[in-house]
Amino acid sequence: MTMNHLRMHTAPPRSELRAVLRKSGLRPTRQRMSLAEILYAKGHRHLSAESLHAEAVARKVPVSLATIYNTLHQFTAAGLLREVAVDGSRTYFDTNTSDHHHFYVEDTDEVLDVPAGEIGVGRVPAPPTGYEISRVDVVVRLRRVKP
Amino acid sequence: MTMNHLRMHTAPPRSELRAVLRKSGLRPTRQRMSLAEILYAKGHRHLSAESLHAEAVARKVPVSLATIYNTLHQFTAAGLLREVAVDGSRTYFDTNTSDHHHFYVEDTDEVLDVPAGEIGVGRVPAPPTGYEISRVDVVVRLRRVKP
DNA sequence: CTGTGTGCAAACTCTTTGCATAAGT
DNA sequence: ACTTATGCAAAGAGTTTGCACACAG
Repeated sequence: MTMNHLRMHTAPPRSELRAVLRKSGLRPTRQRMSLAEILYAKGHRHLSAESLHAEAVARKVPVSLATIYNTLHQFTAAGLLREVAVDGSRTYFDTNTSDHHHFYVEDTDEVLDVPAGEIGVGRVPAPPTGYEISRVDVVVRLRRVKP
Repeated sequence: MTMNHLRMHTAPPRSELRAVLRKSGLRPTRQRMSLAEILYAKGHRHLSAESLHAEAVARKVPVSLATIYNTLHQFTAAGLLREVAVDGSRTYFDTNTSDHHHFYVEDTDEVLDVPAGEIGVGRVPAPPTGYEISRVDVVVRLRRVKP
């Protein structure tokens, strides 16, 4: 089970966050609890380490960037987050771990979910011998329309 | 026109490379000629700045990494190469500029073309208002099968 | 000649790591 | 207490930049 049932527009209670962390073998430390709260308080989000750090600092949660990276990777390993590779340099994390695809706004580096059902990969190619498909990622790159 | 007609298994003559560079507004310098020769000598290729540099050095073409990056970006702007964003950190360039998708081998960071026609994006979602679709990238991530 | 291209080294960004200190159970 | 997390600062990887010298037209 993932944190799917927490994806709503009300902040999940701390007790529930605590239980989820425990189940994942992660000790519910101050930082992890605070970060989980930020992550799951407002539905689906796409964020970078940098932006999560900024948000934590803004909420007066004292946490270092190193811990942000640790936490994001631990949450990803635990299946609470999904890593999204939309474009070079920056790594994005998505609180929506279900199977879905993304829009990527080239001008602003924003990542958006493609609404479910609005896209479909026709036929998936047979992988070369010796390999199996791990995942199919579709990124619809957007450009701002010039008026 | 791109360098499409050069994509064969025989190295294109230098005169032709020279003409293509000229047409793109790029002066056919030693380094650019040598790099173009390496890029287009053996059909389609996917390479990183690092790997092109290594190959150039191996062929005793004296070129700095900075020039490799400059050249790759200039070639991309000229439409001779396409930038492929398969996964974080590394940037890949593809000598195949036509519309196609990629396999990405997670274990080895290799990039392969998905044979044309073997994949199709069913329906493309409508972009949010104010945006237009610049490109749809599909990356089929592969994992080596454990024996 | 005149302007563009190149090499070098340093700067930069994002991410990871090592180790002493702090916090959880 | 005993173990795991955290913070800090430093190291890494990949990429970009600034400027003097070299080369193409």
